[in-house]
Order: sequence, then structure tokens, then C-alpha cells
Amino acid sequence: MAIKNSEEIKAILKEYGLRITKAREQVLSEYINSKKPLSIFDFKKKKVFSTWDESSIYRNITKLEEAGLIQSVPSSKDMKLYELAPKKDHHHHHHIICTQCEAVQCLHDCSIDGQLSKMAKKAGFTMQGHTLELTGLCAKCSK
Amino acid sequence: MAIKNSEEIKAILKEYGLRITKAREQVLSEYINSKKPLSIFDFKKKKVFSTWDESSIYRNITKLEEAGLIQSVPSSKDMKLYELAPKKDHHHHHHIICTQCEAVQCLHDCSIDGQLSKMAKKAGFTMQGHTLELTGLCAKCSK
DNA sequence: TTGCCTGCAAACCTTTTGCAAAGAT
DNA sequence: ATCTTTGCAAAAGGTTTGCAGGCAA
Repeated sequence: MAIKNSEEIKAILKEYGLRITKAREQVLSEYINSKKPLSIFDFKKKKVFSTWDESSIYRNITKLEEAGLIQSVPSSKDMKLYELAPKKDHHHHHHIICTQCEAVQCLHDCSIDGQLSKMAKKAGFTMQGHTLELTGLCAKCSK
Repeated sequence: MAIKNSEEIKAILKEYGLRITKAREQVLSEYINSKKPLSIFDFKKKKVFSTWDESSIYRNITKLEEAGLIQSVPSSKDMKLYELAPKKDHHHHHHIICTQCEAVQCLHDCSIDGQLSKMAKKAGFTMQGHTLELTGLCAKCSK
């Protein structure tokens, strides 16, 4: 998703019925402009967030999730991960996690639905959905 | 996987160079005989485990993971999930869960590896593995 | 003004660790 | 006899909550 400026962020918050506060704008901005899921740790690393109390970041993440702007992502680590929720123009996608450095990346072409439906049918089921996570080595770690 | 008795469990522990203790046998047995990933909560629910201290269960899970008998599974919840590692579960497969009656069935033809590898490669990753869960309606419930 | 948001501190929950006693090899 | 595992209690790390004051609508 393209980088959005402050006015656009505010408009989105308004559209979702959320109050506009500086902390909330910054949290949403991170998710909108990030290519990968973010944990509280990712926020704490950035000095922009050193002004905000951790609990406020947590509460804003919760608010954004309740509003449907972000969603939680499965992880093997001890921290919760969230990513921007898919909008209508977005594609259903999955993640691949590096088994060495734990980097997470989104995979934007999920072209296996047809095959999965067939597998389900063989077992006598009508498929409704699926969850899929890949593991592997990222470019850096496979060197 | 077929249910294994106490002697078989002991043999596996020995094979993996682990000492045989009652607690460890019971933890491994749960993973071997479970059709789904287990968290510490699943252990605490069972009264067999009420005899063991939580820290011992945690330590045994750690030991089994280090030995390569179980592996961690990505999750959105607050608790870590583990499942039997694929080596012991010689038949790589997935599950489909009925969204109505919660019946679980194994899917024994996983023919998507090739496609997943391609998806991973596009993202710059070398795929190592995947976890997949399908949801749908079973034969009975879709009537 | 009204009610939501924030910082602070404390509570909470899962997981880890230190230590001495009990158990496995 | 030696080295590992256990129970207990305490600590650690991430997340949530209560409260009083501050800010958005």
C-alpha cells in the first residue's frame, strides 16, 4: 500500500469511527506503511514512540483491531503480531517465516484454493476456509 | 498416528537420548496421540497432569523440542502451541475441521508443496515447511 | 461539557529460573 | 556415585487494568 500522509490517516480513523489522537495516528500509520506484521517490539524500537506509554500503544492496537483496521497474525514468538487488515481491493494472503531470523513476509498470491477444495471434497467436506503458514529461509539467511 | 503404549513411548525417548521419567512419558504420549497442536492449557485441563508441577511440564516440552520430537506451531493466542514433529509422524498430512460439529479429519494427499515452494521463491525465501488447516462442513453437517 | 484517551503504577498471565531434594542410569 | 529431573517459590517478560488528570468532539 502506498505511503499515506497525516491527512489521509486522519480520514481513515474518522471513517472507522475512531477519535483522532496523535498516538493513534502514528500507530495506524506504521501498519499502513509496513510491508510486514508488527509487534509491540517494533514500536518500542522507533524513537517516535518513545513519547508514548506502552499501555497506550497496546490500547491503540486493540482499538484498531476492534475497528477492523488491523488483524492479528499467527506467530511462534512470545509477542503478538498484527498487520493491516485486508480491504476489498486487497488479496487474501499468507505469511512465510524465516526459521533462522524469524523475519515475516507476506505472500500475495494465494493460488491454491482450487486444490484445497478438491482435497476437502475427497474427504467428504465442503471447504469454507483455510489457514496456511510457510516456514523457510529468507534471502539473507540462506546465503 | 496409532495410539502408542507405554513401552513404545519409552523406546522413543531412549532412541532420542532422553531419560525416561513418568512426567516425560505422559507429555510425549499426549503429543503422539493428539490430532491437534497442544498448549500448556491442554495439559493443565487433564487430571493426569495435576500431579506434575507446571514448570516440569514446561521443562519437558522444552526437552522434547530440543530433541526434535515436537515443534512449535504459529498461533494468535497467548499460549505457545506445539505438535509432534513430522519425522515421527512419518505421514505428512493436514486436517480439516467441521465448523459446525468440530469433527476433525485427516487429509492424506498433500499435493501443494510444489506451488508453495514457488510462492516462497517469489518472496525471496527457500521454503522449508508449511502448516495448513482447512475448515469446512463435514458430510453430515452439509446435508 | 461529555466522554474518550493518556500516563503511571500495579496487577495479571504465561513462561523461565535458582535451589535443594528425589530420581534415573 | 553421578548427573538429570522435580517441586516450590520467585522472577521475568509481555499484556491488561484502575484511576485521576488531560484532550477530542
